[in-house]
Amino acid sequence: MRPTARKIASVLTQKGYKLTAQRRAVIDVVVSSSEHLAPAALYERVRRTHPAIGLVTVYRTLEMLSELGLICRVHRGGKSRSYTLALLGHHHHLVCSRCGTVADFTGCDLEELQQRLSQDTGFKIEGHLLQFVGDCRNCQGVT
Amino acid sequence: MRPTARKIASVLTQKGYKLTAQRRAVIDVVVSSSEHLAPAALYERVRRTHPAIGLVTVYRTLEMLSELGLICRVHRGGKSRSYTLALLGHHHHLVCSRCGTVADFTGCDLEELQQRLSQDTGFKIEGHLLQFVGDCRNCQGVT
DNA sequence: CTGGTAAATGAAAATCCTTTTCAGTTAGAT
DNA sequence: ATCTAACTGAAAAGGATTTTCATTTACCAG
Ligand SMILES: [Zn+2]
Ligand SMILES: [Zn+2]
Ligand SMILES: [Zn+2]
Ligand SMILES: [Zn+2]
Repeated sequence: MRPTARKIASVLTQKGYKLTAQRRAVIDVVVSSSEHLAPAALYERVRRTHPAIGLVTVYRTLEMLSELGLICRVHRGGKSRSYTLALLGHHHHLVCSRCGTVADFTGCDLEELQQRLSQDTGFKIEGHLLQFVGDCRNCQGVT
Repeated sequence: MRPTARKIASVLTQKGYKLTAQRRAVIDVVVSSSEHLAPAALYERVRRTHPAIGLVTVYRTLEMLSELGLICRVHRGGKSRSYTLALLGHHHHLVCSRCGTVADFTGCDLEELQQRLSQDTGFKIEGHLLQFVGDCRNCQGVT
């Protein structure tokens, strides 16, 4: 089930972060939107209700939420990052290379491979990055 | 076995690319180094033997070699990209989050998952991005 | 309720990495 | 040797993110 803004706010205070109006505003937007949003896009939305907020603060808040595991990040090569609520627990993304639409999926099932690599290389593996790239239904057939 | 500079050069001419001194220089550096190099680092090395080369040309050459599948790219979050000789065919990377060391591995075995996702989402999947992140043997235990 | 204080903010500047532009150069075909 | 499209490099533009620093604010203690 979707975390509420309230729930997220309480995590912040528990961790010793201050609960500012700006952070609330960012959290509200994240919670109420289903898309993955780039910092700039999120900034635009937040400004509707909180016109004085700075883009820097949006960056900082996203960074913080991401470190707390409350939002997750989509990696897009050189292009800008984007974030969405981490509602699924551990999951990954399928990204449309044309329009940028993101679909989530769970069940990456990489533990076995991770084991093998750990043994073969001596790396202490801490995480993985998995993403599929392709054309979404809408973008197929479009030149 | 490692592709030679000569072999790579011949691929270029076969594909209709001109074989310039600059491209030769970039290829030589790529072939003779085992690390994954960022464009800027590669530029520095190339300059030792070819001081007049421009960073832009390094970027362009790397892009070209990458598209031909002759070198492969490591993805590093927001940070700069980096490349190394593509000796393994289809493979992925294990990246040390501290020093940046990269180990290659093959056998990602994602076809089944890819099938499933394709059916579930309607995406026409064209590729995947897989990378493990951790601490390499050397960096473990270092604060 | 007051402070007091460390944390947080925002504007601007600074960094970085990468791409674009464009005028001049050159590889390689004829 | 000539020709031309491909290639090059300097500089500028672009874009995203980070740093800096003076100002403001949340929240704990009193
Ligand atoms: Zn699409
Ligand atoms: Zn996973
Ligand atoms: Zn590789
Ligand atoms: Zn390391």
